[in-house]
Formats: sequence, structure tokens, C-alpha cells
Amino acid sequence: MLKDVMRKKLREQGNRVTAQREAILKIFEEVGDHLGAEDVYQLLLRRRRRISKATVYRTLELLTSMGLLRRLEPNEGVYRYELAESSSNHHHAICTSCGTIMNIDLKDLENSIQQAAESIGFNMTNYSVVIYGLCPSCQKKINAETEMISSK
Amino acid sequence: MLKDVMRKKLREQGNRVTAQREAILKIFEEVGDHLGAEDVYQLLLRRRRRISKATVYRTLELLTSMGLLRRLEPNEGVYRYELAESSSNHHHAICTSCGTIMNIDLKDLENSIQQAAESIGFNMTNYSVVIYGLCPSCQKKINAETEMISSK
DNA sequence: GTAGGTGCAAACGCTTTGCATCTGG
DNA sequence: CCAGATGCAAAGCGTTTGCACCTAC
Repeated sequence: MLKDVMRKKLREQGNRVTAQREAILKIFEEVGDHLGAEDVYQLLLRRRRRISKATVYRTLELLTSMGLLRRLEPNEGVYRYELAESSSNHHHAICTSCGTIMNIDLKDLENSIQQAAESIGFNMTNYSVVIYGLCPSCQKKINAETEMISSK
Repeated sequence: MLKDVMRKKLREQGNRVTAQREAILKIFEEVGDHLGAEDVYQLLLRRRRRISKATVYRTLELLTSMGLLRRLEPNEGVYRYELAESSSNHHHAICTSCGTIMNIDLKDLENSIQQAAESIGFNMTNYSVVIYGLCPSCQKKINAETEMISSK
């Protein structure tokens, strides 16, 4: 269980196990991916857990440095986080219309990317692919609108 | 010439050609890639061109929306920009030690990425690959340090 | 008991905005 | 001449920090 992994890691590094840290990790287990600090804060409030934003920020950073969370590079605005275990082999497709983030598996590409990095003398530790475009539901919306117009 | 492209596009859209806009575009032609708003502002100052930061920000946004610049997704901190023409077929390798951004050509991957996007019903318009790791010069530094220690 | 964690509010840094003034077409 | 652009200063907004109080160990 992830909670136990966290407890173990915290203790190994001389950090403490606190209710706040467990609550924040639990949010990610329950709600899932791509949450920003504000999202986490609000989700905690909805669960009647009042944790200061400062603590949310500090905890997100701690969990990231411990390797439990991964921080996504924002294309726009806010840092978002996801469970690191779930993110080891996927990348992101971001809808430019509604902002939805979808996961996408690209592990077949790993070798080609690795090679390209080597070709410029770069020692790659990891990589991230972000795809921009329209998610299925925005495509539908746009198609529907187009039909409306052409049928007028 | 790029300046003429800009003039043409500005007029087409009913925007004005101003000295500030030309000066900012020129910075990118002369200095090149991966500049943040503050960089552009400082480079202008060094060239004795006092342009307010507000204008720098507004112009970077305008040039981006016109397709002349591209805004890079920051992994950390600040938005950076580069000439869009130079960025059509390259991606970025970011050194996690010194922060240097290197360009890398990955156009062979385009088809595979396109296909992966389609497989989840996503209509891709473009994509971005960011590679993290150590640039050649930081690798050297680290090797040198390691030798120093082992030879003690 | 005490080092480390938390909450609060203030500070921060990048970016955006309101408004008076200026200027390209 | 006047819609659009600029400069300035102030506001915004997500994030970080200083400090007094609290709590896990």
C-alpha cells in the first residue's frame, strides 16, 4: 500500500509521519492525476480536512522529492502533480480547447529518444512528451457546431 | 526577411508596425533562442533601447499569437520564447544541473507520436518532447570531480 | 523534551491590467 | 484625427517564507 511506502520513506529520511501528509497522499490515491495545489487544497476542504495551503505546497514538494509524486511541466499556468508510479510509462495529451489532460503510452519511443539524446552528447535521465490537439469530446462538439452552421 | 513577414502580418490583422515590436523581433534574430521576458528586456537595455516590461510582455504574446514566436513550456519558473521558424522541427534537452537548453532534432518520431495520439482518439496538432539529463559540459565537470575524490 | 511540522500572514517574482499619454496610418 | 500602442504603477496570482505555536517520536 502506498501509505506504507510513504511512511517507510519518511522515516528513512528522518521526516515525520503526519496526518496532513497522509491526507494529501490519499487525495491522489482517490482522485488521481493531474492535480494542482489549489485542487488538492479544495478537495481536502470538501473532505472536511482543513490544511493550510503552505502545508499543501510543502507536502507536494516533499512527496515529489521522495519520488512518490511527479510534477508535470505546465504548458500554461499551474504546476500539476500525479502519482509517480502511475506515470512511469505514460505521457500527456493536452486538449487545446478544454484543457483536459489524457494519458498516453509511448514507451516504444524510449530507445529512439535515448539515441537522439546521445547524438548530441546529452546524458538523458528521463523525458517527457506532450501532445497538443483536440480531445475526442471537443472534436465532437466542433463537428456538431459545423453541421449546425452548414445546415442553416 | 523576418521583419517584413512581421510587418505584413501586423497590417493584415489591423495591428500597427511600431519601433518597439521591430526591436523585440530583432533581439530574437540576433540573440536567438530560449529567451524569457526579462532576458529580452535586459538585452534591449544593453542596446540602449528602453522599452517597458509591459510592452515586452504584450509584444511576446502578440508575436506568439501571430505565429512568429513559439512559447516553450517551462519545466521550472519562467516562460521562454524562440523564433517559430527555427523551432518547427526541433525539441529540447534541458540540463538538470546547469539549466542549459539544447536543441534536438526528432522529426523521425513524428509519425509514431501521431499514431499514438490517434490510438486514443486524440486529434494532434503539434507536440513537444523535452529530455532531461546532463549536458556534455556538466558531465565533464562531474567526471572531473569524481576523479579528484577517488585520487585523494 | 526537542527537532521537525504546521498555520497564518506577509513577502515574492513573474505576469497582467487600468489609465493617461503618445503615435502610426 | 483617433484607434491602437506604450509606459508607468498598481494589482493579480500562484508560490514561498518567517515566525510562533504545535506534535511526532
